[in-house]
Amino acid sequence: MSPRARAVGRAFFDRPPQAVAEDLVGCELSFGGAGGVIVEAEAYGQDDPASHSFRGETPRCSAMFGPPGTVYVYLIHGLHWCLNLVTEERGRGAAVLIRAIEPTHGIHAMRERRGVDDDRLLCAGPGRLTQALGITGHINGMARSAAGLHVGPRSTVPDIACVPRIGISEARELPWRMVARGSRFLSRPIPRSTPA
DNA sequence: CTATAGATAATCT
DNA sequence: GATTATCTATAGG
Repeated sequence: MSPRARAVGRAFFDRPPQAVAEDLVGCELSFGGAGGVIVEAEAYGQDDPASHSFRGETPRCSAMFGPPGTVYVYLIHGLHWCLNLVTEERGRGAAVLIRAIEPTHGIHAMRERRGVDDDRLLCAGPGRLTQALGITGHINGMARSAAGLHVGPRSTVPDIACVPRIGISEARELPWRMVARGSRFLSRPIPRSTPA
């Protein structure tokens, strides 16, 4: 089996979301023949006021309570889909939000779906990423394999920074946004107050 | 470069 | 009825 065909398995996801988010940076993500390298991911925990699972299981976030590796996709602000991967079985309700990837293949299809030419804006943000890959709520609650979502291992270990999360109003101070330092494909730059 | 407003609809209280 | 894990365009430094 070639390294490229290998997939990140269930044990990888059966860990706390912070560890999974950090280790996902640098991994390959693909769906429907398009994809790239994850450069930005955020952790959402069980006892985390910013997490959809914080107030328990509801119809929307029920996928967060599935087994590690389950796909959780939800609609935000009525128009953007956000892609998450469930982690830590014992945590029940923990997940990682995929916020940005560096496009590497299927770029033409992604440009068409996004209606944008600039590769830097193709997948730089959770809503942009799902639009580029053609991901919607139709894969919510599915296992990765059933969803056709492939997560592959790193080829190199990136330099990672842990900084505060984006777009939330609770628990802003927690540094659970993991980004590849120096990447030009982030949804937003690394705050300058972050030490090397 | 940063900051802000408006769009837009499901979800939860 | 309030809130929201966003995006785009636009205005200003």
